[in-house]
Amino acid sequence: MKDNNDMPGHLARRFQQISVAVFLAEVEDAGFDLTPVQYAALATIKANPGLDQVTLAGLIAYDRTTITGVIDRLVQKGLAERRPSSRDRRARELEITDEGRRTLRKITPAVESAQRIMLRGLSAKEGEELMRLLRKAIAAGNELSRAPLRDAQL
Amino acid sequence: MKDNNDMPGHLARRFQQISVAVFLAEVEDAGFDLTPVQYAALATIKANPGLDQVTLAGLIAYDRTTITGVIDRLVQKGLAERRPSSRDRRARELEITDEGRRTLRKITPAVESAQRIMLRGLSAKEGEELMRLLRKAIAAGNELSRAPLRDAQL
DNA sequence: TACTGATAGTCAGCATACTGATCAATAAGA
DNA sequence: TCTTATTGATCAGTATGCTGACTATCAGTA
Repeated sequence: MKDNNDMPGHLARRFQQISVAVFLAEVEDAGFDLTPVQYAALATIKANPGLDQVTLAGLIAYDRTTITGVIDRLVQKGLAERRPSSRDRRARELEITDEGRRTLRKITPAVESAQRIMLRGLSAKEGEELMRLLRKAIAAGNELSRAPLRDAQL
Repeated sequence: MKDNNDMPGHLARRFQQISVAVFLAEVEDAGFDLTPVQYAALATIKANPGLDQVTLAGLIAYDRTTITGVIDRLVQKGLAERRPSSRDRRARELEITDEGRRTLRKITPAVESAQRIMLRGLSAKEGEELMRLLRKAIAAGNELSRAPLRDAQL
């Protein structure tokens, strides 16, 4: 009988479960209310001002139908803006607000602390190796999910 | 600027995303309709007949509020049964049905195939190392999520 | 230019996950 | 034994994620 602990899928789920819990706890301790998904979206909007939702989805490997709700909540919190694109009337251009910029800046230490805590059982070398192996497995499986990672077309 | 690819949390999410997609695709190809979560729950019920929902949750590290819905769906599909415990009138005892047993048996090749596909970018040695590091990181962070892994109290 | 196919965004519906609350029942203590 | 704390299960509410469908728009082509 194969144990759960021999199933990469089970280990993936568990590691992700812990990493989300750690992220939320650190961010809340810092006095903010932002999910990992919202953080990644906001940071990516800041790094790519004016990008549309499909491009954003590709850059962080979210499904496009998930993005809609995430942006809704960022807009509702006053951290991002969504406005119609002038070049393509189907598309919406995304911008970070000053409030969003402030939040990102203040929240960064908590986010970095969370990344350390997730790996606290591993040595520095092991942590690097884990990330390398995850990147490699992810690269090989990129096209297998509905929401693969995509470079921006600029 | 720290890249997403340097964030273990982001890599965890992405690996989990791919592993769920692979699992569902393999299982559907085999002609079944069972999620990773439902599979883990069903296999654990089979291995521990008559266990209650809290024990099940602990064995696979699910939140107890999530288990309710998962069992609902297993029962609705005729794969498991939920009946009041004779020893503790608060608790429900879980049993796998014959249909559930049959499903588990027939679905196993697809599940194992899925585990291989998730790691297809890695050598056998790298796959082992990835699982070892995940297990180690998970063990250190076990208590950090609301749904830690727990041994059965038997 | 009219048609066809592809694309951006949204929506309904379903399945995890979590927070925090509630209810019933049990266990532990004074 | 009476009281109190704890526990098993569920529920309401919220946030990912996905499938599949739909509208509006755009792009390529006959």
